[in-house]
Amino acid sequence: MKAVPEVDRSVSQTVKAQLALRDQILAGSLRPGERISELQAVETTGASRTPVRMALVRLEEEGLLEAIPSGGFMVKAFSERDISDSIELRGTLEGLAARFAAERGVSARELEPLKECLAAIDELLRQVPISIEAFSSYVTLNARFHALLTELSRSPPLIRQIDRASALPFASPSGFVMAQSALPEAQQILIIGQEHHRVVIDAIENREGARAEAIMREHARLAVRNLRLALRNRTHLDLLPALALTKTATD
Amino acid sequence: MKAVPEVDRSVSQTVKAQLALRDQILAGSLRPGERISELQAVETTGASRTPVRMALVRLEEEGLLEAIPSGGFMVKAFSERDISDSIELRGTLEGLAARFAAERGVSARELEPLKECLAAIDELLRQVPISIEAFSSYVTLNARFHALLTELSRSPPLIRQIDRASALPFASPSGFVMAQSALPEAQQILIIGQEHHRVVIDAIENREGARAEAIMREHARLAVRNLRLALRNRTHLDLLPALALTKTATD
DNA sequence: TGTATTCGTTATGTATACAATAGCGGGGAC
DNA sequence: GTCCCCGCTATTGTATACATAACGAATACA
Repeated sequence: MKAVPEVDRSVSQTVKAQLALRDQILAGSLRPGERISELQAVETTGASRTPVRMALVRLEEEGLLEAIPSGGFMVKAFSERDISDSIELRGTLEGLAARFAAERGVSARELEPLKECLAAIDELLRQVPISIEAFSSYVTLNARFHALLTELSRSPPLIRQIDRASALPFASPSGFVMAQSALPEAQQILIIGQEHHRVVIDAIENREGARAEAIMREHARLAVRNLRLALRNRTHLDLLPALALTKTATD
Repeated sequence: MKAVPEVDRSVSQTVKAQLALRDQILAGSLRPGERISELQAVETTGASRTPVRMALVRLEEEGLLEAIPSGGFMVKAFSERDISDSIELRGTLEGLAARFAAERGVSARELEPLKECLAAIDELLRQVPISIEAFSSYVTLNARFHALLTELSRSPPLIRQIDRASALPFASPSGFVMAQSALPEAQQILIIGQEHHRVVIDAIENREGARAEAIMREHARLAVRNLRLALRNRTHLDLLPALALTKTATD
């Protein structure tokens, strides 16, 4: 780094490169199927080749990249079924987390942040129709709710696995909720989702593991229906460029 | 590589280092909690520092290593609950795979290899009591059965996730079956396991998704009971050195 | 004109040199 | 005698140079 001496030393070059590349993929400036040039990545991230390569390996393990047999990496492409499977997969994992939380018991104090999330989302949903900005807040709050719920399982292996499953952006139900936010059905879907959130908290409080698990899986099925709906109405799908999906990805 | 000119060029140094390090961890020559010295890894693997570091990153993402905040990696340590959670987690994932297989339908031809596995295991179980060598074959066959079953889901994201969940050696039910192979209950457990295998094939054939899923989860719960049993009777636990677990790992 | 072979360029895989930081030990002072 | 500070050493993080393999283009031959 002689051309750009002012390097941010507070975060490692590897992490910096990883975040930068992930942003590029998620923002869509790197298209699915496209080969990633290390040299180009070096230029755009500002890190040197070694940390860039480390970041590429991490992103491959994360599932965003795919190794090319002859060498190098390409942005992974996903079929519609890959995405719906990922959503259902995540829901199944979250169902297990909810069951663990219910069976192992959580204190009222631990449920407090969940309920705050719930209330904040309720507040947002009072708007009719919901503005785009509110939808954006919803996505953040919803992600927070799911992360908190996952934590309640107190199971590091499970939390780890859910984190991995959530790395794929479309695995998150709210992603597609946002993608179709202008659809009239959207708000109704969000309200149903809130109902699910309420039920899962109640089930965990009452230590009903099976019910807690069932509702999270139902929640995921709602997200899958949501996805199908969004894909039928191609509108607003371009809000999430990374989701540009290929029909023939893995079939 | 001037000191050791005869390098095996058929496989990349990175992969070679990754396999070598994983073997060392699984064989127990690197103990849980122990810091991994890059320099030492360079000596034992024969690769240079760059591929070794790549391998370390991969193994961290795989879950066998843990990053140390101040730098470097250490072998991850697991608590008893971590292990039982991992088994249940894997069972849940395999349950989903079985359900997908049942719902999406598989041809009789695709079920053939599964049935062959089943028959081969039946053959082994006819021995009373089972020899250690037969147990070893059982572990291989059982792993094959589970891998084939996973494939039937035809869901790349799910298969990928199950592979990740299986990377931790103890997440595999058969690992602990073997660990306690000398226990009188062991053979009975294997026989029950076979019954599960039979039921899941039947459920998939008849396209009963819910039943297929339920039996795989039941199968995992059997493995958890199996684990508990093995841990009570500390005998033969040293057959799997990598399983040396720490009570305070993640609590 | 089409195909095959060869050469050149480019990009990846590997090795090593350099830099920076964290941990540890010794020495000094209170 | 104990505690703190300074310096050294060892190990990690980063950068770059080198080797090798793959892709493409151009030319020659059929």
